[in-house]
Amino acid sequence: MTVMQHRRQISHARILDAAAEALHRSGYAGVGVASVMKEAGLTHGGFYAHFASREAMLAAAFEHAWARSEEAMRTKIQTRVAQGQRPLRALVEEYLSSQHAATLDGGCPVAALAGEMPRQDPALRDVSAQCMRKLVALVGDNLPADSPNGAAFCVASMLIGALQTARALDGDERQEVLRACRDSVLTQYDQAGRSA
Amino acid sequence: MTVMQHRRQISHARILDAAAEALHRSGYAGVGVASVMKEAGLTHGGFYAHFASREAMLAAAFEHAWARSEEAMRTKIQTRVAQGQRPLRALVEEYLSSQHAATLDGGCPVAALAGEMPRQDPALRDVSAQCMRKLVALVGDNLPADSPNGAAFCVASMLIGALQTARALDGDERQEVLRACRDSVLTQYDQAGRSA
DNA sequence: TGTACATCAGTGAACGCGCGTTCACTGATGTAC
DNA sequence: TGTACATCAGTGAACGCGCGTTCACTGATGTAC
Repeated sequence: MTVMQHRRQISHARILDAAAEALHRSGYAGVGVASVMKEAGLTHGGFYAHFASREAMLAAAFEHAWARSEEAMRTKIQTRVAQGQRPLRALVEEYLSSQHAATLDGGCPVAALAGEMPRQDPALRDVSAQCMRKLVALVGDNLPADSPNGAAFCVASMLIGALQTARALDGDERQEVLRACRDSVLTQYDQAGRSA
Repeated sequence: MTVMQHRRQISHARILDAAAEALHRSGYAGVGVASVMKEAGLTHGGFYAHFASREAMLAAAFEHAWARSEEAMRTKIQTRVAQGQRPLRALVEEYLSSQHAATLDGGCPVAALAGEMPRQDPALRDVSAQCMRKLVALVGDNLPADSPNGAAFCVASMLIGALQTARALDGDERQEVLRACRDSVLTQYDQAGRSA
């Protein structure tokens, strides 16, 4: 690879990182071409050498954000499982941790953006929906094998709703939401098949 | 009341209605002063005779949207209860109905905007959080009397998450999310105290 | 009751600003001979 | 190896546009006498 191609790749990655962070922090509407380029250490004029449009960047940034989030999540789950936790408990305690709720410019992009997905243009909505399905699949991978049909949808919905509800509130209320929702999911689904 | 005062009230109500609808359809960021005034049949210049700022309108519009939504929800629940349904089932079947999921410019504003609440300015965030608490209270009012602590938080989170997840998906997937989440909530909470 | 003035809801032009996008240009890197 | 030209990532000014907000004005309504 030539030096120029290498530099291009670095710039592209920086733009994607900046866009993914802005997406978390400000939502779809809050991601501006100029601010992303500035955050990436470039001037805004060069943007269209990297993406066809702002919307194309948003789609790529969402997938990038999801990929980073999923990798981090799976690693944390593996660590907990290696320590003897069951997979669903590991997922739920990570996803509904105080730390995840307190992080506004990082964490799961699906939870941060789910409510805005239906309002996006078709291409961006499709990418978003695909990431939503990937979150459901991640949940499914960590459910007990004999969970009922639709359990992954339920648990994913609960995780998204609980994180948003917690983030909309403060202090004790926030902690109470997280605790109650963790308990609720684990009570209902971590014991699946126990009595079977 | 004079004719002028009456006309002013009508205009004010029209602006609030238009803003509430725009809030649902486009999120906080998508509500513009000009478009709201046009929707209300007025010119944008007169806006500041009704609200101190765009943000003040958003706060008032959120409360207005919630009040309308809550009233509609309580009425529908009452109808179902009068027909013999238990309150929680009535709430869940209304909230997680296909119709509620299909309506983008109406329905519960808390579910539509929960994910964006943490990003708003303090005053608007406070109003939003207050409406979030009112949704939790509405859920609490329809839970069995001996539900565990935090049950209202859990069910409210589930309703919000399920509606958003359903709306982010289409067709069969959407219906499956709604069905699975309705069943999940009712299995866990509608039978509370049954074995006690 | 009639007239003259005050009030006030709403109008429409204007403001400064930041947006997404375009484009002529720069200067470093790559390539052909 | 050295030179001349081509390529290309990035720069920075400019565009048309819509935003939130301001303000002088209009014309209907209200009030004082």
